Amino acid sequence: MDVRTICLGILTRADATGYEIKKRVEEGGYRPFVEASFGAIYPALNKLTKDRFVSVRAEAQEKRPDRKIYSITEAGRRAFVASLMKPLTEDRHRSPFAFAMLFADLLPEQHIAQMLDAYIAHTEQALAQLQQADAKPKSQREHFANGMSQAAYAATLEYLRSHRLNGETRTAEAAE
Amino acid sequence: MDVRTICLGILTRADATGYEIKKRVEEGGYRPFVEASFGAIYPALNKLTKDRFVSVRAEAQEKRPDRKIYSITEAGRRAFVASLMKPLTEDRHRSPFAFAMLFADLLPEQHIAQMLDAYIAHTEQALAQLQQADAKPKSQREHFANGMSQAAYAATLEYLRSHRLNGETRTAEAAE
DNA sequence: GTCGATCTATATCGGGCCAATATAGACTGC
DNA sequence: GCAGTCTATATTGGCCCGATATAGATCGAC
Repeated sequence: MDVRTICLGILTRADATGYEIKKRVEEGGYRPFVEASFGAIYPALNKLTKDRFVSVRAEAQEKRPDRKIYSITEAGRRAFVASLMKPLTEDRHRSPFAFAMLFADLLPEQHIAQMLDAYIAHTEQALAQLQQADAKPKSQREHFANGMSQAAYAATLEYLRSHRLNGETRTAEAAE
Repeated sequence: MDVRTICLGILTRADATGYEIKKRVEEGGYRPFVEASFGAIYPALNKLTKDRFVSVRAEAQEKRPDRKIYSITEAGRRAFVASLMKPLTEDRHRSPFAFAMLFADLLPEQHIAQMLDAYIAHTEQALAQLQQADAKPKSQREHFANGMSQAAYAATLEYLRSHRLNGETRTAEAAE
């Protein structure tokens, strides 16, 4: 799922500037499955323009750089659908936290507890955001995708809460 | 969590060649939190050698290129622990599947059903592999990390099975 | 028994992407 | 009135993936 495809997908819903695309990736129903940085979006839009998959119109602004508003073309729509029809690449999950947990024996116990608390807090926050986003009326598709993420986050949280790998719990479990 | 750090972590457990590091990332208790390609591992090991964080000894082999066996140095151990003590970067989840689901309206219904089936099958397989890996005796840390992944996968599966976004279910849900 | 496939093992390259940085005016809160 | 954040574009360095190349070993199938 390269950034060009992500841009095309977002533009199938509405025209947007590069900046708006970035915002939609972060806030829309796309979180947390996709990400894209400015350093990827702007070159992607240039390439898409060259390939005639999007068109640009510049909106002049006083004392500011022009807003470049991108629209998807018919060729772009076809290319987008074609790329979704190709076998999808696998999901990727990367967790520096889980990796660090594997080396808990090399770290101070107190620091482990801190990392765990921070991770739990962060996951709670992400889940709350998803629930909040889901409260607004949405398309069935967005609800489906959002629910899938919520399910995974909720299960992770429950697991962490009941299996806290800190001093007290370790002692308690050993005593069972 | 860059590839240099991943290499250092694996080398804290045992000496290894670049090839063996790759295998351990794929098969060990590291799946599915981390990944690294050869194109990242070999340059990472060169840089680590230059920085004196690992040392190499070449094992000559007849009619084959030398096996280059890497060992972590004391400086390497210190650098590794230091990098785990720094605030960790956030987890990243990327799902081309979930992204594609958001554009279900642009795709043939039959193709959606296929993608869903493939995704479910794939997730089942990943979960089975984790369960199998967990059956062997492991350290408590590895068990903890493995369990966290299992929880997330299992919840995702359950969600997908009960919310299948295909024709029949959609009709059935609409009738409720 | 021999032929294709898979495994061990190294390495490079193009292209894609992230994080940081630069620029610059407008708006918001204190 | 000024600090911080927001809109908006863009570039750069460096990291990383996927594909590709090389090459002998081993192993199962037929």
